[in-house]
Amino acid sequence: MQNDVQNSTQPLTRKQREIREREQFILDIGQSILHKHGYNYLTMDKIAESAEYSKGTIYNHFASKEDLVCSLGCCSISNLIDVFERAYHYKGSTRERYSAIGIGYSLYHQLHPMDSQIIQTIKNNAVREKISEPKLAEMEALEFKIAQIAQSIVQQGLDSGDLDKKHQDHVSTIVFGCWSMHYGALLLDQSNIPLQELGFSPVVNMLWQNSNLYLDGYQWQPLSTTTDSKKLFKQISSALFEDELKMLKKK
Amino acid sequence: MQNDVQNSTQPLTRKQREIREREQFILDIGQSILHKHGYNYLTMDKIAESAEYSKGTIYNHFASKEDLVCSLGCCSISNLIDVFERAYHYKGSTRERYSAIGIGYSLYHQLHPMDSQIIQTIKNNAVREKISEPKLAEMEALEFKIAQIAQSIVQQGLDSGDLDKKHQDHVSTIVFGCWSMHYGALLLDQSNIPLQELGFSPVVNMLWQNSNLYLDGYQWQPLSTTTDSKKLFKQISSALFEDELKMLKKK
DNA sequence: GACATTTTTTGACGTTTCGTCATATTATAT
DNA sequence: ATATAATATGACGAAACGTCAAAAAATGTC
Repeated sequence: MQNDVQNSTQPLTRKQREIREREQFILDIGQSILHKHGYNYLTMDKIAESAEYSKGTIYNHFASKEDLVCSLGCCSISNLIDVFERAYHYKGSTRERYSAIGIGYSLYHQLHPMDSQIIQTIKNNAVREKISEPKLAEMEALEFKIAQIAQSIVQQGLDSGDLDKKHQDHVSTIVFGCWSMHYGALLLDQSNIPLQELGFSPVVNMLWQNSNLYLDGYQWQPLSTTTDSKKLFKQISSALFEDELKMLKKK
Repeated sequence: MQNDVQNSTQPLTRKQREIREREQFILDIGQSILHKHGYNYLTMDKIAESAEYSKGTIYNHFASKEDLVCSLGCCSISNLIDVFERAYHYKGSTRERYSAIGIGYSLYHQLHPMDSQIIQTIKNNAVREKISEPKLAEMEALEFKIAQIAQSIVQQGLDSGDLDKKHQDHVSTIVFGCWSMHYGALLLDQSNIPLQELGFSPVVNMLWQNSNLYLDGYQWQPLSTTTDSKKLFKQISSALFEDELKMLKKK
């Protein structure tokens, strides 16, 4: 696996920088094939051809096709961490900041549906089995980090009194609730199930309403029933995710 | 595709019955391979060998490997419909009956994790693309049916006054909320993510608590805060899913 | 700068699996 | 008993993965 430098803190040699750059280059090509032609068209041969390297070289960077796709998934999670961190630093109540995470997640999903598909793919056990141990560890580290951000906002909700102390043992349950709700909703959205025909209205709206009522269930102040939640959605998204909104409108 | 009889209402000829039986036989073999050796080991050749038919014959029944797996998914959804119908007929408040659906879903997932993986797999776009039109339609019909059961309980909640009339336009949103929360939670559970290490406690408990608080958010009476919800969980699951519980304990 | 050694790249090759189709076999109709 | 239609078969071609011996490039030594 070429030269593994992930955990070293020494400065990178020229060689190592080159390897990293090429790795990114290959990943970019993978992503571009994915965007242009979809997952089924992505093969190691096509990547090699498009990158103008031999297949063996690609395999020097990624132990398997699944590892490569997992690396793409890691990029997506890193992007999401960026989104979460923006939400974390939003100037507002703890509940608003927590909601901001959800909004960011929804927007990211709408903007990069292929990323969601990648994440869905690597979460599938049959695929996961083929991912190498270190690559999985890399992804888990990122997932840990992203979960931490959410948990710390909940904790601050408790500390500030916005969220009643009786829920102090439920921090991870609250995070898990929102995570699973969002994850499930966006997967359902993404999977071409004709939700409209089943009688469902647009997904992001439903998700926003549902997650609000869910947090109301925990009595996290201020309740959505005492706020103009439509206005809040617009406020948060334009304050934090202006670029993303612009790009969405372009579509 | 052999003789397609799905929609005809005429009685089946002997021939057609034989074909149906063999189709089920093949599916059983597929399922058994899946259980014994996992998804990656499942190939059309293995199925053919194990069923003692030639590959061509298997392909006379299923247009592709994905179609076969989708058929297995349809079986799972049918089983779930059975579970949902039991919940529907539970003697209890509308809210309890709706909760019973969630409990049944959780139990089914714990009892048949491979089924959940199948469903996850066929929801993945890359796989879905390869499923034939009629097979997809078959699955969508089942999904419609299962969504109907949930929606009708919510509707009855509205009619009975357990659920406030102000939510009468949100029937599908409520169903979608629970669906996505459960779907997401169980996928996360199933996908080997080390949730414990991330700081999460066992999934089904969290899910039960979260879905209760979510429905509390909608003020669906009686609220979980006014009930012993732990007791209710036991009550419902032993009343409706005794067999399943027994099998779970055996594991 | 010439030569030796190590590292990296290459692409032909083996393997697996999917899905097809001409041929063989079986069932049905006359 | 024979002709015709339906079905089953498995050898085959194609696509993709991943490997590895040999070639090429980079690095080190004198």
